[in-house]
Amino acid sequence: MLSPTGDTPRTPTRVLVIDDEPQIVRALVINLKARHYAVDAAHDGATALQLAAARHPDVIVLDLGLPDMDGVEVIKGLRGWTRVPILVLSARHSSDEKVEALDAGADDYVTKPFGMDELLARLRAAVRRAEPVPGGEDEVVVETADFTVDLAAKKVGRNGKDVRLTPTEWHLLEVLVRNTGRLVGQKQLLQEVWGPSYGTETNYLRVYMAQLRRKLEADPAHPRHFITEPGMGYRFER
Amino acid sequence: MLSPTGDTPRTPTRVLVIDDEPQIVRALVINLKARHYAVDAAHDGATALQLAAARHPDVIVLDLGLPDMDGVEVIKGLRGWTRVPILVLSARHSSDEKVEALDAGADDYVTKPFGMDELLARLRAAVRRAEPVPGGEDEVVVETADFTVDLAAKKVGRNGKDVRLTPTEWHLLEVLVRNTGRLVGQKQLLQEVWGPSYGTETNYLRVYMAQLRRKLEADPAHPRHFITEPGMGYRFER
DNA sequence: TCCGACCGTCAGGGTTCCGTCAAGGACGGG
DNA sequence: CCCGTCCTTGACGGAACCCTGACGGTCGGA
Repeated sequence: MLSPTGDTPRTPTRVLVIDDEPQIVRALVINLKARHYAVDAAHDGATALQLAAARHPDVIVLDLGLPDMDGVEVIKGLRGWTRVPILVLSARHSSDEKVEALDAGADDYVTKPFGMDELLARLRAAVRRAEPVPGGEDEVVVETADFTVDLAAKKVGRNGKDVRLTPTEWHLLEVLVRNTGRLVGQKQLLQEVWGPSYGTETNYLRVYMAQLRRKLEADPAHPRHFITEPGMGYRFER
Repeated sequence: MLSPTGDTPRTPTRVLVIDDEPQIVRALVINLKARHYAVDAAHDGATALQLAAARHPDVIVLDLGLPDMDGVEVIKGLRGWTRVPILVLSARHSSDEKVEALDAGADDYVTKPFGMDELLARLRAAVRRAEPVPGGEDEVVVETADFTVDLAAKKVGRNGKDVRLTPTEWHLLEVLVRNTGRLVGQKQLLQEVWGPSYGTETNYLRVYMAQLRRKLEADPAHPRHFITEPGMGYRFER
């Protein structure tokens, strides 16, 4: 079928594991890394939200029983700004708990103790769903007169050579390119790239927009593709 | 893969239930209809595939134990042409079965006997995931003989070229266009653009209406689209 | 005809916003 | 432990934008 585990992935799928029980985390991390996932782990809700914003995982495994905050609150906190798949783990078998978590925005609910094979299969299903349509309407490669952006491979080319971008530069570029032609407000840009707690630090945008332009624009002083709309935000045009 | 045929925004979610046990089907149909889903039912795999193609459901509930064909084959048959969410029902608790079904393309796996509340919650989750992004490609474009306004992209075009608007100009235009054909009072205009504490500063309106007309009207001295209603307010006509 | 109310136009000044540069700190690899 | 990369932060000049006041024009009523 479609890349279950074994094949060589372009970029490894990033998983964020949130659980306060060390042995569960260890088991998950070992199994995930063996299958070439990139794994981050957090043992409380606050760290989890922070890590999610910082690392932008492709899927999240969340234990509802956290020491610092209610698991449902973590779900809501994430859903406020991202649609990343969330797979909930819980010792509670109660139907109400499941309904609450799912309606808060979770994608799946697995009760402990769980079979590792099943969990991994559900994880694959969640990731697969979130993938862009392979041959479909979504354009994966965007070309301009000056450079090329491959959203799937996370690569940028210019004059036949690869351009090296830092993680933050790439995130910023990705958000802009995914909204080609549309104006993206500075607040939205900040929240999507730096996390939901940002919104006024427009100097970040100024610095990183300058770096993108320096690396990609033919004439960085007179940008043709990364256009500033004063007081509102930025717009990518190809 | 939503709304394959042209339909109106508020259509009920269409569910296709595939199960050979009449009592299960009945229970599902009753519960779903009570929640305003539109339900189709099939008792075997062949009928199911046919119905899925004919009715384009928004979500499918599939029992793996069918009389005529293996449930996994049904999943593969569906996945050959659609990404519609598939929620699998099964009496088998075996981990292998789950993994096989999920890797074949199922979105979720519920073992019988199941709680109706949980099933409905998982169904909601599956449907929600498939929804297009909320702020997405609405393509709200208003055209006049002289210019074009794209509300979603915050873009204004004239003679094929983009017109640059300042934040205040854009905001004013937005309010007027959202009330196309209707008179918008000066007080309302001031409050929506400048904030609730404004209401008498009509000179602001005069200045910014003039700028909009200069940028968008073919003959700013004799406006055709931004019409003044003396003593009352302004009106946008396309 | 005079007058007042209302609107359109223009230009200057204060303020906000943006691009640029550089320095300092956090982090990870050698 | 050092070094390179990346992110953050502050400062500053210049550009863009918003507010403001003044003037002239039109229209209707006294």
